[in-house]
Amino acid sequence: MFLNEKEKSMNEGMSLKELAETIGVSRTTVSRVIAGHAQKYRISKTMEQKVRLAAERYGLVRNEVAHNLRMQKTDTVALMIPEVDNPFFSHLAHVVEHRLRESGRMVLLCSSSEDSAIERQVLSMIRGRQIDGLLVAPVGTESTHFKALERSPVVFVDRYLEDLAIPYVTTDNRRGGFLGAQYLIERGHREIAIIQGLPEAVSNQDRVVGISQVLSQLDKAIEVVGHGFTIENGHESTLRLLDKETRPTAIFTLGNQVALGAMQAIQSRGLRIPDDISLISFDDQPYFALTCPPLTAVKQPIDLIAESAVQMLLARLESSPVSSKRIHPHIVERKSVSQVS
Amino acid sequence: MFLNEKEKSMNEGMSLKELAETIGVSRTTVSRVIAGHAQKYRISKTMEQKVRLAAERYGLVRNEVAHNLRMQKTDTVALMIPEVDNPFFSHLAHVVEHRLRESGRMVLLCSSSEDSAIERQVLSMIRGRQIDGLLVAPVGTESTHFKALERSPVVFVDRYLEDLAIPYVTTDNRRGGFLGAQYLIERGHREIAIIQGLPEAVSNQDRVVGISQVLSQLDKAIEVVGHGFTIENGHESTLRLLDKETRPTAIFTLGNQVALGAMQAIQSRGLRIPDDISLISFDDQPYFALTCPPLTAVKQPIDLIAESAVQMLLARLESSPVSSKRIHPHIVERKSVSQVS
DNA sequence: ATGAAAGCGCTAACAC
DNA sequence: GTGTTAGCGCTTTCAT
Repeated sequence: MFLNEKEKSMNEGMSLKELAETIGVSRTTVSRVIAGHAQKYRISKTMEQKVRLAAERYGLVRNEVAHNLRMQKTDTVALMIPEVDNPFFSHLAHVVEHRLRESGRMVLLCSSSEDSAIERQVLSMIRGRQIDGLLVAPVGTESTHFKALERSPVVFVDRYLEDLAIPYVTTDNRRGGFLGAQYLIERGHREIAIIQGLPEAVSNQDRVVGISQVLSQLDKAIEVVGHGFTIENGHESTLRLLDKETRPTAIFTLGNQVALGAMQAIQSRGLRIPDDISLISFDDQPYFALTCPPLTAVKQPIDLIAESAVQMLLARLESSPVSSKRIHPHIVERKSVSQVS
Repeated sequence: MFLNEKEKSMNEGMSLKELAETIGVSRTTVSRVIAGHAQKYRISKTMEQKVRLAAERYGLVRNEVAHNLRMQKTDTVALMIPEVDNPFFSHLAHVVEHRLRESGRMVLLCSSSEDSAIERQVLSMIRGRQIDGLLVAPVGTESTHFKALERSPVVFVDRYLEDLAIPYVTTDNRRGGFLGAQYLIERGHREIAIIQGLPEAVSNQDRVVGISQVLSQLDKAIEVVGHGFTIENGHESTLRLLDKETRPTAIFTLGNQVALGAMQAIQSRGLRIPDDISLISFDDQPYFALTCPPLTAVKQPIDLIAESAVQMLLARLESSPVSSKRIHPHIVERKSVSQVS
């Protein structure tokens, strides 16, 4: 597009090659001036001006594809996340896009839809595109299709695969799980149900592990139900929990969307939070402050995670060494958990 | 990355060129087989099998950049939206990414940050990248920098510039504004304040126009305040409204984030919705059902908008004619608006 | 049925 | 200081 119209005639964009021909100078010279290598190649001030003026006047637009082919790089980074429309990931994408644009790069948005097969498919789609780097929240725990990327500029974000030599930045999910469970225990809850996100996601697994560390002290078996970081899962799993003969006194949802579904379900049964049942969720979101009641949550510092991930990727692009990071979450206390006597 | 490592030795990806050399066949033949042109060029079954097997065995990965340069297309579409982390746009991005991937294309994610200067800058970044098409929600009403794209595969989504021959798909914002205002009027409200999003966004302007059509029947001057589709704007504008000597009986926010800020502000003043003040918002979101109280809103059919936009873009990519669409919004009634006697 | 060669638009090593 | 030329990896016309 843009340059390929037959009617490109007038005002719009001229390639470097065309510009060179138009002003009767070699492509080389134009290329050098445009690339800012005028000094380096001792282009005369006169020539430099001439080229710059013409570039301005004719609206020079370098063909980046040709540039990329020649340079063996694309100034493009792929961001692969499970679902763009989960506030956690959309915020992540937001920060990533901003930071990468600041560094002159663009972002190829890829969604795996929490599906390992799609993840592999997308991975193969981007391989040939010569992207400079990859930020990815891997779907599952299967590492084979990432194995080949160990020496490439790849950074795992939010989720990771520990058996690979690929750096990652993530919430300290175990700690988050621990904090949440502890919070409930301290308030007297003993019948606690966990509605997890995707069982195969490492982030989810770590949260469960953290929770177990606390709850295993009780003699109760820990009840973990659900499947998926979705509203639907939150809704259905909650209904199922509420229909049991002995209802839990508290539910711990492991994702922001799950919490939403859980609230819907609880309300639909005419129960009140926290009087009838308490609710705490992993992954705080702004609107948690406005729900009925405001939701207590384990907050992940998304900005920090995103910024770190980008920094790490930029470092890897310069072959600087980086080390993985686990960022501490903390509890944002609101009004959805009651004291049990 | 991927192919450029010095240690590419073993398992990973071979270019078409390398594969050809490896099995002692011309690049031409490999290219033909891979592109699925074996029939067309009467490649023998034997040869075709040989190439396919080798491709499988050595993990052929075509260099898409070279391919793109040669083919003058990139199977890439840019999506330019104001902010990725506004649920409206993240959902839009979600749908767009899915549909375009189904069509074998990838999405370059661009954010304008509601800033016309950034929009122009990003536009120039993508020009040279030879993208096949562009989906964009333009920031303002200034059309000059889009003028040159009139003959290109561009589709405006959510927002548009009517003076350009570029098709668009958007909510019928006037109607949405009309419906919302009417809803308030019918419930007896006369002191209505509008907290708008970005004044320069067409979507916002249309909403205000629709509202005016209703409110101008009253002899009141319409009060429109605020600036920006943000939580902050909602918060601050609301505080300002609440501090006036005569408080409005209802607030109509023109964006989902604005509504969030408004609720925060109202709660922080110890007022209750809808007893002390009513609230209705443009752009319904799932969590509106769970706030305290559940929020009545003008719902935009985002899926439909996104799908239509993609369809239109795909049509334009095949030079099929398309015509702009305004999709009807409707009110989702919940509990945030009271009856005034 | 297959391959040689040209060319997409760019950069850079190597002339001059 | 500037230009010539080769080549990035691919597709395709033209030759055989």
